Amino acid sequence: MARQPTVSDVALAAGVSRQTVSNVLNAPDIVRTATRERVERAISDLGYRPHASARRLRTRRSSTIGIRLYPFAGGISGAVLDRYVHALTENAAERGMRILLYTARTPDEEIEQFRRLTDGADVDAFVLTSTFHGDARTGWLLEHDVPFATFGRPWGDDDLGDPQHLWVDVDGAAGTAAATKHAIAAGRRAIGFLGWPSPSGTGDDRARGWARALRSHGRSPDGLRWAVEDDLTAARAAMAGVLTGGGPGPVPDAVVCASDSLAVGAHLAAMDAGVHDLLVIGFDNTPVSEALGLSSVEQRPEDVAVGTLDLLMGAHGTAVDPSVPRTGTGHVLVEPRLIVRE
Amino acid sequence: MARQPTVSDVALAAGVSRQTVSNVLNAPDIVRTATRERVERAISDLGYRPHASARRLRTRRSSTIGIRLYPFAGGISGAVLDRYVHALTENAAERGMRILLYTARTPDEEIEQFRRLTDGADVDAFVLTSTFHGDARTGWLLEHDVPFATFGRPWGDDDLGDPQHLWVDVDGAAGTAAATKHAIAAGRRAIGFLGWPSPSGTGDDRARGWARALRSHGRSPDGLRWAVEDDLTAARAAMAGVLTGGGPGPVPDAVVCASDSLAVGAHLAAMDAGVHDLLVIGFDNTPVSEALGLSSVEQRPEDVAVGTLDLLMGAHGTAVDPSVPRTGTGHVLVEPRLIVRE
DNA sequence: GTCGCCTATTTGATCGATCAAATCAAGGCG
DNA sequence: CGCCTTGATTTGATCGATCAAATAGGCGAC
Repeated sequence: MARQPTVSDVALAAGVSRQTVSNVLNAPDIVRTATRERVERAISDLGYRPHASARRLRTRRSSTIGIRLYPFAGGISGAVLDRYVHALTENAAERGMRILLYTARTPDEEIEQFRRLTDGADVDAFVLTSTFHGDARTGWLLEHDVPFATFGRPWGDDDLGDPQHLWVDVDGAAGTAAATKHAIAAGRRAIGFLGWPSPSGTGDDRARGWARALRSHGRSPDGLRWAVEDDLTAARAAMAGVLTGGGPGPVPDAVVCASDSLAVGAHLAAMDAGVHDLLVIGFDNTPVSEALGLSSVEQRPEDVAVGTLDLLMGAHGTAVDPSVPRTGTGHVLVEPRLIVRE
Repeated sequence: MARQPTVSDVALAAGVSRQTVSNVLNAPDIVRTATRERVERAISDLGYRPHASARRLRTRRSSTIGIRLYPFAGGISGAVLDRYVHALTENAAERGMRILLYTARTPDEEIEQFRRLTDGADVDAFVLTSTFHGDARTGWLLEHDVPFATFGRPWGDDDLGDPQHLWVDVDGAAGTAAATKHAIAAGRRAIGFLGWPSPSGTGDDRARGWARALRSHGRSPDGLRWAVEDDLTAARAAMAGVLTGGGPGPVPDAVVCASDSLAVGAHLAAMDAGVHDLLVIGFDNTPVSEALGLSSVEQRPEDVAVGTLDLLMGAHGTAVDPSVPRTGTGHVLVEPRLIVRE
């Protein structure tokens, strides 16, 4: 038989109707055991596999999640997203879902992609990975009843509690707090924080964790916080000044950083200055920090991926069904983990 | 109207039949201009978009290409593949194709995925990214008439000329030759090569480029070639011995490497040994070499992606159609580019 | 005038599955 | 015995598009 077998072929072989075959696949519990076993044998004998497009046409569901692939930034931090996408693909497959990629250069272009993919019933839901304040994309998706979840909190506080907006995020403050405590335990006396300029939702959160950890040990964070754009060279230059005592504040013997880019910059600045015992802790645990033997806070992209799917499909769901009322808080906060090196 | 408009709605609005609407979309040249314009107006008035699954069911084509996402290796070299996947997604979108991800832990698991995705008419073709000698996957795909292309030459020579097997690859020898010539031009006298143990298709190819460049300048490669597994620590250890003069050969003042992992290892070994003028050139131009300011051979993943689609769909094709006879040689060899830093 | 030919358009069938409603069989109970 | 309920299975319609074949209309040739 050249043609792939269909439900009808299976039905014929098993001596039942099409619908019963369909039931064996989609609602096995309503089929009598004897019948079900007969159908299952026919399925495996014929090597039958459901035709995904036909099913999608009828059910108006695609079992597919769309995710945007960002242009290669040329930098370091893409690695977290790549791990996330991989974990998402793997876990989605276990639940019978697939991941479809798309690209866009601007938010408007992305909304245009939303249109294309939802109108064609190509995807059931979207995962957004970099949301920002006043993001038009989440508005569009809510308005058109398209399920979605974001990796990253909606930092506009109005949306934070909105149970309609599902989000997963990493508890950045907990991560930097753990890093800071590690530095304290290692006997460091002046523990600084190298972060990004305020306001930055993620960046300020990470700074808070560091400050809180210091205070809870009776220390003051004053004068030990520096901010530069997320760029290796900028970080290197800024830390060069700090380490040679050129700045107003004290000279640190440890630096907790908001990203691995900054950490590598700090590390190189220390090398430049001949300082060999500066404890540098990065964030994201990218290959670069691994290569240089720097400790780093690991975001656990795998756990974030599982959390994302739990939100979209329910903890044990196997489909994205917007009509099922949501249970739980509508968000997941993943505890990061400090990877200690050297 | 809550429901998305269909061809029938458009047909009604434009006063034509369903099929004419379909023709406007798929074969505009056979529709009279006046009619076409009327239909096009109705399409945009109603905001009609074709239902992808319905079309796929009927045409038995999905306009989708499957690509495997590899488990996060924890290393450095994943970056090239990530850039490649991104470029593939972007270029595929321009041709009306989509990229679907899947994962697998073993070749057998991957073949199982081939089955699932082709039987369900989920994908039209596959792109394989890491082929090896005697790969069962290509055999399965050929046997089942599933179109595919590989990023990477089939190193088993029997397949190299087989026009059935489409492949794109980067001319690694040209890349290492360019790196070697750069070192010669920079006045280096003892230019070594740090690569992987033989036999390795890709690795031996890269070594050849280095040796050839040296010989064409009247120099001998003897005693300047070292081989370790693709691992930073192993490279660092190996080069430590070489740089301190502990080895049998001469001490190099430049090292061309088969990968950025090796290059970073060599660079760190030089730092350890207090050697500050060792010229290290990597391969893959990953964020790590960028961060450390090392020169590196860039694989041009974007060009590789374009080449892949050209092979699968024809230079200007917009669909994967196995019935169209193949033109050209069936493979593309991309010339890499040396990125010079510092 | 009408026959054939070409082009533009329409009609009916079909792709492979699921939905909704109908049918059938087996008990339970007054 | 007859009626109702429950559970298992079947039947006919449908999702939205394209394919293949049929039809209508215009034009030139005989």
